[in-house]
Amino acid sequence: MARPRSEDKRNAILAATTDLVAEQGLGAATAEIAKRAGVPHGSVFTYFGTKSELLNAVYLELKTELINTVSAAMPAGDDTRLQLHHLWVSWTHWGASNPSKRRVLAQLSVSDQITELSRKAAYEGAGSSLALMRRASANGALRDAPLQYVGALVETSVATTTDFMIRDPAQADAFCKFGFEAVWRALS
Amino acid sequence: MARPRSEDKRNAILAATTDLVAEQGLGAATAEIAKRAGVPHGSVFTYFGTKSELLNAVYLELKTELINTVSAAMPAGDDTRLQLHHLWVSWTHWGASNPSKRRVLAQLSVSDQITELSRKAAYEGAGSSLALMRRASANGALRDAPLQYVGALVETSVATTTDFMIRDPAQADAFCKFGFEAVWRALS
Amino acid sequence: MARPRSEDKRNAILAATTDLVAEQGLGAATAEIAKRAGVPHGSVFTYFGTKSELLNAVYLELKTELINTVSAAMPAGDDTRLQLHHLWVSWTHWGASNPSKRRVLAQLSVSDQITELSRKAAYEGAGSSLALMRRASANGALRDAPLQYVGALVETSVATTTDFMIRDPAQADAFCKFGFEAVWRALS
Amino acid sequence: MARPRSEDKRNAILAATTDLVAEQGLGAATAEIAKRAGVPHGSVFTYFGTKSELLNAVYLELKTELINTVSAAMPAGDDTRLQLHHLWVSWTHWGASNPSKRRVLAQLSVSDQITELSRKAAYEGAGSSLALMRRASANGALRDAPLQYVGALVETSVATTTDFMIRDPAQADAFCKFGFEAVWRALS
DNA sequence: GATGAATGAGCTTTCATTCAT
DNA sequence: AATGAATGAAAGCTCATTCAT
Repeated sequence: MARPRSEDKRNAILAATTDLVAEQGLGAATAEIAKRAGVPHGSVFTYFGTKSELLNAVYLELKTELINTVSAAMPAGDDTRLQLHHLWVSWTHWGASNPSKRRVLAQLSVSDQITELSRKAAYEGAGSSLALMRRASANGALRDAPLQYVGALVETSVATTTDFMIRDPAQADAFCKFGFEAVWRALS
Repeated sequence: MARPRSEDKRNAILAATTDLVAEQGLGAATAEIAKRAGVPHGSVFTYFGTKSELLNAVYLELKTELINTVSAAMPAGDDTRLQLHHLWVSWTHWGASNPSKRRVLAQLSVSDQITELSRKAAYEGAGSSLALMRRASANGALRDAPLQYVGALVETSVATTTDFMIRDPAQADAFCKFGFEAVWRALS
Repeated sequence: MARPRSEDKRNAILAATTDLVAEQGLGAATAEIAKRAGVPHGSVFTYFGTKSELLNAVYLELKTELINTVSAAMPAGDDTRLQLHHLWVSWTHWGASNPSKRRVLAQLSVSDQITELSRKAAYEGAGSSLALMRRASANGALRDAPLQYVGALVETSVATTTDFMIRDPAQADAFCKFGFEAVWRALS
Repeated sequence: MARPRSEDKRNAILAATTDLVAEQGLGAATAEIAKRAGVPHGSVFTYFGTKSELLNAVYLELKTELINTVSAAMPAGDDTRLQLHHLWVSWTHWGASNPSKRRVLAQLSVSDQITELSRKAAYEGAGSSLALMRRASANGALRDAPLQYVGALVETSVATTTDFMIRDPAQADAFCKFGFEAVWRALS
């Protein structure tokens, strides 16, 4: 019967956190986040309990958004190279067009704030992408390597490529192409 | 400012910083670092001026140590694959046997504490390694990609591989081998 | 304000408060109390208005329970020593078997949360016990001392004795006996 | 060689803490304490580490002052009653003339902030007073009771008596006399 | 140069109470 | 009446840097 929690407020806090962490790093103050989100400081803790939980929520949200983007418009059929190309292009372009989000995800990934639970949830969400990587690498040098390792290699390659795309937008497409060819050869 | 008195103190501070940053992240307090190094708190600032300069010094020291390790015992001659293999193995093994240093380097690399100057100095120190990568990729998919991009791709592949080697030491050699084959194919 | 609906809820809140204050002191959060009582946070204020009123209610409830316990089975007749002994034994044993309640009462008694009104009400409820103490001290060193002072001396002696009984249960009966003899001599 | 810690500052913080805790209870804010002491907030933690350590230091200081007061001018010889009387009078008068300190000591004693270590140190400092109580009770009802229990009974009797002396200063001497007679009878 | 006390802005989190639903 | 989200003023404590000794 009481006032329900506001999805808008929750989203405003998540967005403000992404913004501020991109600008100031993980040390961004919760008070500042609240101000940016237009909510009272206390509300951050009503919605997320601790700063750490807030950061985990941001991590999962960004991962989910990324996964959805990459999955969208995935070509059907069995052309593995085409599909991996789609994954590569959509992934790198998501990062290049969302540099804040990309930066925050990078910071969170190496931080010790993200719990094993969050990492596992993110990993599981990426199931279909991983299955694609497995198909792509089924006959290559990594055919016997753990899928998680293959996924990690592709992910860091995406990250590196995205960085260069952001840094030198005029060559963004070239980097994207170089990266895909390199990764395709590494896997196939 | 006159030349600091004791090289020992300087090194003790650098080592303590590496230790503590590995344990607690970049937020490690300078007072704590001083205590771990067995020097007075004030000396940290006598020797390094600011915490930021201290972190840059750690970054350069670790990069230098890594470069020296990788350069040592490099096979002479013109067998590029053999040389790249040497680079790969010594690099990943350095990380796997120095997890603290590897962890600190990873944290510093993504942080905004490291100045462009430090990054450039590290890049230049890696000249011969980069030359080797250029040779290895001279006829492959990345032949027209900027050398810096090639280097970054190899570096993140090393980092990822090292993480898996540390996490699952029983399979360390397998990961090292998988990684090398993948990178070799990506380049050549 | 209309009469609150549920006596059960009221009692649940009082019991939860006793529990939590025993565990965490007077700083126990009302939200925590509500959770422990299994009622919504708001109900605490519906039933008690403020935290301070809640604490006063707990104080009075415990005092009342204590007085009832001590009065129960009081030997009739005019054997003052026997009656004081009954008071002493039932009082100390109530404390020893209800350490949480005893602890909370002690904390509330020295706090500045309890109003003069509550203290007065408690004092008046203890009328028959005080009358007994007056009889016991009618011919002793405290014959001319204010009854309230005599009561306070006995009360703190009970508290001290109870503490020792709780701390060393194997000697509980011995402490109870020592204390009674000492108090009897002080009064008579 | 660095600046030595200032005994004055330390004492100012202790005194300010006593003042404020007497006024506001143990919840007195460290920032407020610092302001009252005329030192920056941070200095409270330079000198005492945590609020809890500060409170323990206050406890020990007050206990020590009390013990010194009670020991001073203690009549020599073997007149136990005279000596106990001296103890009683100086103890109650210290409390009556230092109501703030007495109040703080009472609050600290029942709080859970005081460590076992502090309690033990205070207990040991009271050795000669306890020896006197043992002598006074050597042939009485408490002859076989643990000395610690006897001491606790006397202490709470002092506290109670002091309270009445403070509340009704015109009768202070009367309360002091009543209390002594009662305690003497309880022990002897 | 060496030392560690001094500093105060800034941090995350808690909380009693109110009030929209 | 019932509910729990909303609120913002504290709270204790940390910290890089300075500077008296």
